[in-house]
Amino acid sequence: MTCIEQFTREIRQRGYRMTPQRLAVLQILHQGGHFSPGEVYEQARHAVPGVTEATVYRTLEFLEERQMVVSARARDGRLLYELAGHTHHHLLCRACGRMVQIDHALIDEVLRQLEATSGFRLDATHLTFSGLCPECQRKEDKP
Amino acid sequence: MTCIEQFTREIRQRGYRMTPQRLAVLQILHQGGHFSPGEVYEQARHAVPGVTEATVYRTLEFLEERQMVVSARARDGRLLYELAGHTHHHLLCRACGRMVQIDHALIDEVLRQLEATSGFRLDATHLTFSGLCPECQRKEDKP
DNA sequence: ATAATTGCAAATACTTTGCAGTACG
DNA sequence: CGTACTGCAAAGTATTTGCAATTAT
Repeated sequence: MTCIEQFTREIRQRGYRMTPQRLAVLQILHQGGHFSPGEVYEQARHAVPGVTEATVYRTLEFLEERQMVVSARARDGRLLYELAGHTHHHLLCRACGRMVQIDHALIDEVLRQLEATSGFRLDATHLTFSGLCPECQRKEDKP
Repeated sequence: MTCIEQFTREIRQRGYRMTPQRLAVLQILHQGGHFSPGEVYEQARHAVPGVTEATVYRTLEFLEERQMVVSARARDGRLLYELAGHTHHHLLCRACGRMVQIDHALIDEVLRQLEATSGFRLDATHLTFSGLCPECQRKEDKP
């Protein structure tokens, strides 16, 4: 059973409906990566002519409430969505925008320590640290 | 010399002007804590009648470009500003909004490791991890 | 059939911009 | 006095909402 079929089954089991709009949004997110509502809309309008921004916003919200997608706020204010269930962390270069994945063993160890000392239960399935990548450091140091 | 006098001097030395509007914004941020542009505006309008949102936005941007304030994007999308030069990290409870400071020795160690393995130079003067505080965990576990 | 879901259109909130007048140094 | 800066008003962008029509089950 494909990933999308599983989502369909899960949505129906919970008493909701699988619509072309929801399917399209799930397929878009299933490509992998992060998408803002605007980006999802841009793609969705090709798959489902006539779909509106309002529907995309409502669909993403719906899917997030049911834990099928997660969102994170980007530095520029955009809310980025991706399929849930996949813990990973990034480094983001603030100059060129390059993103690299980082080993999450390193992070997870610290998160566990933080949880132990604070009593908090942390979300942190998707952290982003911003900085300057090696290349942009060179450009900035010798302008 | 007070902190505010130092800012005044620095601004003038760089060829800019210290205006009542800039002074008010600096004094507001000097209270400590984080403020969104809207919050800064609400306070500034009492200190400087007639000040506009546009001026507040421009002032915060101006001060950030000159490294006198730093901003961070909150989970809800608001851009929060504070005076620069003060490294610290928070845990934020996503249910009740409580914020607690955390020991940054723990974080800084990981940041150094990340920088070493990635070659990035990280900003990270102000990280926020979100999660559930102990109290809200109890409420959520037994509803 | 019927309740969930969507499209439409308007409202809201936030942020940015051009320009003419003001005031800091 | 000259230019940096501000106020005003308007535009731009992102997101949300009410409601009637549609559609998945």
